[in-house]
Amino acid sequence: MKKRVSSAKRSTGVTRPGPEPGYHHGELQEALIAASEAILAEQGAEGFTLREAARRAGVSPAAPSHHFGNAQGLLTEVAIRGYDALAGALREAASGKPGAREKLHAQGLAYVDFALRHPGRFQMMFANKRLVADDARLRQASRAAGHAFEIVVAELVGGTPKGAKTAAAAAWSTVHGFAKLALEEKFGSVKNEAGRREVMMTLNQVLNYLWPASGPRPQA
Amino acid sequence: MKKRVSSAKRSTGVTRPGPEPGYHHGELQEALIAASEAILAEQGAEGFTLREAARRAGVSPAAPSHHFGNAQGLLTEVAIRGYDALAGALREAASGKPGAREKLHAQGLAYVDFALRHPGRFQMMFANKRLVADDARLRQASRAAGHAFEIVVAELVGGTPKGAKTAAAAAWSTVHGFAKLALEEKFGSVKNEAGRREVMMTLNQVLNYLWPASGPRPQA
DNA sequence: CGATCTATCTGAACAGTGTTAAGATAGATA
DNA sequence: TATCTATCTTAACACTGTTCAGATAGATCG
Repeated sequence: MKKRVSSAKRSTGVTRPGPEPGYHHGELQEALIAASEAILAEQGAEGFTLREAARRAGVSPAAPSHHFGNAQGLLTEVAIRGYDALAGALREAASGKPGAREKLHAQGLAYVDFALRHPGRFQMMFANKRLVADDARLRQASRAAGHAFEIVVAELVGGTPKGAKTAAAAAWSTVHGFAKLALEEKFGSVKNEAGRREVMMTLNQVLNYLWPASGPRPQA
Repeated sequence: MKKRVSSAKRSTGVTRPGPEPGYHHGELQEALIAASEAILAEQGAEGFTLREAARRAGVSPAAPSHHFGNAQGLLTEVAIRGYDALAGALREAASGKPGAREKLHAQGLAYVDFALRHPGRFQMMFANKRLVADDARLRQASRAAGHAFEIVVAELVGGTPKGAKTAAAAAWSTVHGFAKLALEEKFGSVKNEAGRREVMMTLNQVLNYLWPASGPRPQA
């Protein structure tokens, strides 16, 4: 009696045109993660809903629970991948630069560039209340991203590990705060490419001010 | 036929024990704002709901719309007051300190202290998507808070206005990023007073690193 | 003083949300 | 071939924000 046409609408998902076989989806986890990232890219962090993700993956609203427990579980997986991507971008930015200061500058630019290009994902990565905050893999992924700054900064300050911790906290705080404020349009519009370019130039000045080419910064 | 006992339950609100007269509430705006701030203080930004605010004010869920349009309107008013409080805290922190560097340090500490003591309100102030982002009063209140840094920093860098803008952006970014990361527990727990104190000491080191007592910072 | 006017609030409804429980389905296993 | 088990659906629940017609009460005016 039940129509059971639901398998038909499964072909209208956002899932990439891969296998996507029979009834048992087979790749539902990946499909849900991909759908979630698509929503975050299109609508931002506030636009995400679990039902919409399920809709795009072509399954019922209850399906995700079996794989991720709840919405937090799914978003945690998305956040982990986000941290991995961010850490990769930071490593890549630093590699190839000659000195420690150049590495730090490149990392700072890469950090904010990541945030401005993937605002929804970035906001979600730092929305602890929407994630399983004590998830071990999430914590490690986050730590790895933060650690990218420590590595570069340790080279900059030739001091104790404690000094490196402080300097890394300073660097992370500055670029993170700049990214957050920029996303809230405190430095002008970042909706178009021109606005983003201007904001990135402001960031460049900030970095030059806080970590000048050499010696002291112009100061009273 | 309608019972009309609803006026009875109005006495069970969170509203301060002031007049709170007859049927027409008379101070519903203030009651809703106070209720919203209470929710933010107890449950954080994610815990706020318009219905709960109405519940605490002792009115129906539809009542707020008449005064604030929608939830964004109410939250915008809350955010404006938050910015005013923040700007006041920043001004007060700077006043009384002798030099520009001391003023900046005090402001930075006050900024993060505000964020850690009122996390829900702070998060909401910077959640543009939940506010009427282009509200004139909100924008001005936000600008005023950011301007507090410019005033102090202009005294620090004896240069052009453009240099002051850059230095203010740097200071704001650093303390804002530190506050955000601290609230997401990236520097350890901030749930109890001891954790917050430790985090504030880390902030102090960061400020000392970025704006050292005099001259250059220890650097390769 | 009494009638009308107007701002304020209620009641009820709507579409949408996350989550849960019970049952159907299909691939894997014995 | 029969059973087992992971996976997914259906249906329901308690919420949410918002809208609209109507009730209410304080203010205004004849």
